[in-house]
Amino acid sequence: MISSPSGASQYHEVAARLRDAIAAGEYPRGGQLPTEEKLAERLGVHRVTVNRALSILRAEGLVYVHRGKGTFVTEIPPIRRNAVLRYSREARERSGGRGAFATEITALGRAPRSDVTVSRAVPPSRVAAILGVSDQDKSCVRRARLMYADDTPVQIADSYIPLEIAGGTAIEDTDSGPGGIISRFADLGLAQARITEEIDIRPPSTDEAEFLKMSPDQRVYDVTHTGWTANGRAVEVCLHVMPAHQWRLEYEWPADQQPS
Amino acid sequence: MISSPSGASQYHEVAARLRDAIAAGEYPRGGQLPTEEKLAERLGVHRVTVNRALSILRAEGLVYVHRGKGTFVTEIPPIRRNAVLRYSREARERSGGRGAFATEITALGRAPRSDVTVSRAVPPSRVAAILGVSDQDKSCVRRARLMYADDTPVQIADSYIPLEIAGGTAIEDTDSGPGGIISRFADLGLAQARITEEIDIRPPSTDEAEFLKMSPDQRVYDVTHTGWTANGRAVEVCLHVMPAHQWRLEYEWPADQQPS
DNA sequence: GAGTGGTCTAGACCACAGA
DNA sequence: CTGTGGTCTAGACCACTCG
Repeated sequence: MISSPSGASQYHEVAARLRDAIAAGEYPRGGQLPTEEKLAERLGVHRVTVNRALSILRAEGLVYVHRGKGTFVTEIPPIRRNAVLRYSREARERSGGRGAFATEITALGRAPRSDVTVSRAVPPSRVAAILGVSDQDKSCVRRARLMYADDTPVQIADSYIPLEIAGGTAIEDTDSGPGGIISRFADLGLAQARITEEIDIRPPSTDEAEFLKMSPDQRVYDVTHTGWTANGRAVEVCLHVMPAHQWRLEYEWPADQQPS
Repeated sequence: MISSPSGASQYHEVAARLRDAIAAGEYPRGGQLPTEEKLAERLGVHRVTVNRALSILRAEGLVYVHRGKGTFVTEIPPIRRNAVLRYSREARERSGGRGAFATEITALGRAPRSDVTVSRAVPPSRVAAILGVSDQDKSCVRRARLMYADDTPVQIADSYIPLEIAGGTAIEDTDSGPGGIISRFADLGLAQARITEEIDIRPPSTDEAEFLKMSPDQRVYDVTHTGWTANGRAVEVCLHVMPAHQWRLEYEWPADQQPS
């Protein structure tokens, strides 16, 4: 590592080199990288420098480490989440009630799985504010979903619905029935007419990192999804948390849509 | 730093502590943190460990460093980009032709500025594929914008329009005229009927990092925006690059929109 | 036990800011 | 010139995997 052409630090240089080598196919997808010791020797730097470079590529989701075994190139292409199709009636019918998530995962040739836990819960204050309910009491039905692709955890999705709406209805059943809970809102005369989503990027919380098997240096998409009735009442807030390197988000809409 | 309750490494522990202290207002927005030496002494760790912890908070955009001066808490709230409103006719009229970006920045009490460079250029191959043009020739008009809020660089936006459409039209003028270039497409009988956006997260390229004043450990939103006519022709692709910690993305759409 | 990666301390040197 | 943060090397120790 004699030259440092771009002026960047050595560990960024090493990271860039390895990134390029992976992109060039020099280390195949799923394949193992040389040990840090070997890389250090080959590049003429200390092992700690290589380790720091690899920690960058790890944070980008380009490689992962099996501790005690070695460092490997990530092989999985990103999951595409089309937010609009997810919630369209046509897609619900086309998918035969399997749900948007199952469609997304199946599209990649992987097997979807999803665990649902329904409870009555205290909503996060941000959610309570949107729904106009108390954030002190168990004022919501919470549908907590943990989602997998081929047994790899890929998403956490927590839906909150005011107890006043969902209490005692089919929304409290684990199996949300044909067409998903969207259809249950329609059954209750509270059809969702408009959807909003807010997207943030942040590091995972400790719990999230554990479930999603992420390092604290990686990032998650934090999507706040809200369903509104035609007269502007928020009836459902869903918080989606997804590893940023695992997903690609897609949106589409008519160009001259009027804000409502 | 005797206790390591969560099992995480010391530098992650230190990062978490400082993150909490900042959230608690112990270090006010815009204020300076103690020196690394002081923090190291106070926490009973080596300065290098504190430095590594701070590099995490830097990557998150929570603090920034003036080299030689010290480390400071970031004071700026995220810029909200509502993708749908941006391109609605109503918003164009309401903003009096100032454009969506100016509206977003003004909403935060900051002063927008934008430099436009128009040229004929070779599009990136991904863009060429969407537009159905050659990626060998200068087959596109490129409108490259560099955008600032109070002289802070906040976005790079490169629009590509097939030369066949834009060549010799008002789209090649630096001043895109009333209603922006969206209105120029309508003038040409190629009104955009549908918009799609794809969102990715990645580290900045060297050039992007330099212009946006980012560290290589930070992340950008990479938004591929495409405008389609009613009969499904892609007439414009715009690549937006924004520091992820500086922006929040918002979308909204009617719940039962038919995919087109 | 040998091999892997993850981390910490220690000491050093550098670049930059400001008096 | 001093004080700030950024990085590198060096050596050490730990946790985990696998034979």
